[in-house]
Amino acid sequence: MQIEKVYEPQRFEPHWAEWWISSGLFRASAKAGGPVFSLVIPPPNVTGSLHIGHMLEHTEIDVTIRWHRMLGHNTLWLPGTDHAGIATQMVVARQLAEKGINYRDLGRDEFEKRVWQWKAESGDTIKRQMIRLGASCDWSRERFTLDPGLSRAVREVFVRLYEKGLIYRGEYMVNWCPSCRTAISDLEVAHSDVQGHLWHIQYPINGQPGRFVTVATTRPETMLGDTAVAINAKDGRYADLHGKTVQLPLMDREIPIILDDLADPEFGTGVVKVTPAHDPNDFEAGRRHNLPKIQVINDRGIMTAAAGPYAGLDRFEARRRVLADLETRGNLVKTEPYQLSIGTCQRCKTVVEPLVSTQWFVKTKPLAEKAIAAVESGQITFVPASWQKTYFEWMYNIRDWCISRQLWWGHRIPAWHCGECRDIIVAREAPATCPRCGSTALEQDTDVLDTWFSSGLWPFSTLGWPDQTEDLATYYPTSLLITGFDILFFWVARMAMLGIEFMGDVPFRTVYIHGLVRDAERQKMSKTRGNVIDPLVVTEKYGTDAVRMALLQGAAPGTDIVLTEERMESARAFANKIWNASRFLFLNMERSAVEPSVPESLEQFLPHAEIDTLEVPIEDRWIFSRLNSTAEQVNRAIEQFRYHEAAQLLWHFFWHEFCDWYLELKKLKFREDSGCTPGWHNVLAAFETALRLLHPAMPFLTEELWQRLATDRATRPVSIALAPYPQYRKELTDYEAEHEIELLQEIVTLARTLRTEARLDPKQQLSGALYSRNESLETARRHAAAIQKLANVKLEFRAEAAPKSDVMRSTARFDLVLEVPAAQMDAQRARLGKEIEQLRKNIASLERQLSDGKFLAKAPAPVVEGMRRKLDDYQAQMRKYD
RNA sequence: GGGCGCGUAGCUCAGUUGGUUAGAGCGCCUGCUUCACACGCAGGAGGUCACAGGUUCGAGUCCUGUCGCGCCCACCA
Repeated sequence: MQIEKVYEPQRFEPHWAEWWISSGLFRASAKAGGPVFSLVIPPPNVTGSLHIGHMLEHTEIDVTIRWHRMLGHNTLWLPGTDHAGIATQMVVARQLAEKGINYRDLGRDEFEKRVWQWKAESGDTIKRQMIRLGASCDWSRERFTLDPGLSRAVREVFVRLYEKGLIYRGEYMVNWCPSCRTAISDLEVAHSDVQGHLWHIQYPINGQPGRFVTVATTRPETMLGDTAVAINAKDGRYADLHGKTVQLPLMDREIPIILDDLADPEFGTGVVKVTPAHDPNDFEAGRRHNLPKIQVINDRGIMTAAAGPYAGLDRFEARRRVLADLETRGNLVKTEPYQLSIGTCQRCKTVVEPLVSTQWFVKTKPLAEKAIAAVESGQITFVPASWQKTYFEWMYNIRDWCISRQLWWGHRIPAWHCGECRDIIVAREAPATCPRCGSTALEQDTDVLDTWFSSGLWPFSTLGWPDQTEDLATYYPTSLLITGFDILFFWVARMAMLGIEFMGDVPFRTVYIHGLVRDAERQKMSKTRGNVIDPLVVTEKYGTDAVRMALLQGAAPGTDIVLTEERMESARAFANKIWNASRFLFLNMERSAVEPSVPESLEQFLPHAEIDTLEVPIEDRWIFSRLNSTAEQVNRAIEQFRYHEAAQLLWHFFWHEFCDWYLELKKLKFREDSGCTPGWHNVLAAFETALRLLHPAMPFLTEELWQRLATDRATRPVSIALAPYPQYRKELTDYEAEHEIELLQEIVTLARTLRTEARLDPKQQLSGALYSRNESLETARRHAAAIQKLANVKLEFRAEAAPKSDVMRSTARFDLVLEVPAAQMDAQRARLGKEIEQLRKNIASLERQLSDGKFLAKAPAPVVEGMRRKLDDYQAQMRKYD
């Protein structure tokens, strides 16, 4: 069997587009703001989990459901067919935008044509992927190529919420993106602080020539739409102005002075301009006072005809002109620098314009109350628990959710407008006639739903709801949701609200929040920053397993994942280490004409006795005991979502126990001249078990090696993924063996240290003696050959006190003396001095504590006991050096 | 304006209920082309755990404050 010296992931690992699917354990997704990695590892013991990804270019596939069912995880991976369809159109729109074309300007037919064209030309990535993987997606259907099942669920939910009065439609102020030309929800507005100005403008008071009120504003262009000026009724300074009017500069319009709490006497001049059509606060004030709304900025951010001479100007250009004109007229009395927060569209970064328009809203309070209760009562728990607070904070302060979008993709709102009587019909299917006037002139609302509306239904809509399907009964509620905190509100909270509302039960029991992946500078990865680590590139370079391992190592709960190429490099080294360990085994098996094969039973084995000695070799007992302990700890770590700990444990076991010691010890027996039977059974059993333990962390490498081991496939699972995950077994714990090997390790390490310190040639064999007056002597004697090989030291074993010597090193159990040339003695002496110094410090510290009455009275017995033992050890060592 | 989190070795980070001498990877130093692996082996240096108080027999860990950094939420002109 030929195995290359260096592990080449490309040869064994499927391409990126598939590996997160086939492994089912990791995904890297491209999101609107730039690629964001998510780490997803369904623990082997999980009874069900839920994971959905929103992606533009790539989509989660329902074949993974099958895969996970096969694994027996009951893990549920939901298909993103809806979003695949939507994504296709978004991709095209984005490509158009890059060429400076707004998709709307093409007209609907032309846009649709382009979408189809792109699908054909681009090789139809999404569709191809989905078809290959057996996903169901009807591409000929509807304008938006949506999954029909999902659309049905969306309509059902919409209608039911509407009938309950939880969906309403009305004219309100919404966040409007002039570039996307749609309303967006509060959550989709990103706020950022910018350095702006506060402009003070004088409005002349009618009937009192020469008198003015001064208003302050950060957005002077909106003054063109002012329909009032507000003062606070309690503000004594302006008592004489009640009932008066002012003349709006530039527009020469008479507008009233109103009394409203909108004006804060403490702020600025205490007078505030009121623009009901362009500011949320002013909008409310306008309602209170029945003020007209004059829209001076349109849906594209261009000044309307109502803006008089400024009509047709871009809103920012209009601001400059307005200011210049005010300046000329002497109305601009003061300009001061001012820090303000502006809202931008999360998707396109355009400054959001508050506009009045008619939109659909979800009344969220009643839904949120139940979702809060579910977390308070512990039906849903967060890991780490601290996220609960963030969740509550948002839920308690939740505001109604604007769900309509004036986009061309998404689920269309199931509402029809009657052309005759203007009635609105909300229905599951398109009505033939208007129920009120009987007209057939019905037209469906052109708005589509916020994508998060349908996303919020996924835990049950993808399982066939509203039908009572078997899937629904089996998988709802799921046990675990794994996601990033960046979509806690967008998605997690909404799934909770809608799931409880429509299913009467929570959609998931546990929400595991992992960190976002950051680059070496702790920056969130984003395309604009240019710091994106492209999964395609790095998996090509280091291998999927290495990238995955690197992520695992950084996946401490509650912290972000810092992903660096250095870490991936070292993970690649680890993969190679395992590869080479197996290579070593295979080469030796070949030499001794052993067929590679895993032991007959994967779980019910114990280390076997060798035929010639009828004994189980001590190193076999030891490695099984260590493996067992590692399995126990890894299982516990995974259970508690402490993946970084699991990675650390696996790494240490494989590299520093299995390779550094176990294989080195076995090597002695593999040598042709050793005269030993290598005892392949135990070696292979240990290696095979260790591979299974490592499999969730490095699926491809372990699968590849496992397949090479499992030659008798008839009696094996077809994949290592289907083999049982190693569990703790009491009978494998062997303290005796662990103590014995520890002693061996201690002697070897000490001898190596002495050698290096004396600056001796590693190839030169040293001689020396081991002194001990306890059972360690016999134990060590049994390993004389191993010690000689591993430390290149030939020892004598003496049951007597060691002679005083500068080249002696002592432990509590034994003393080691090596024969060192006189020339190297100085280094040894200096070294010994340092060690004695450290020992003295430790003894002093322990003695101080152990003589402290308060400590002895209050500290728990095991702690005191441990310190006493340690002190005894130190003192015993010290006596030898004195 | 509210809320959350972080500051531990040169770098990136662990450190589960407070308990002996604070760990890992990378980097660094020394020596090794040892027949699985130089993506390797052996050994080593390096930390007053941001700062100041407090609680405690005992604090990286708990409390208070200060400084520095980050994130989320928020309709104040």
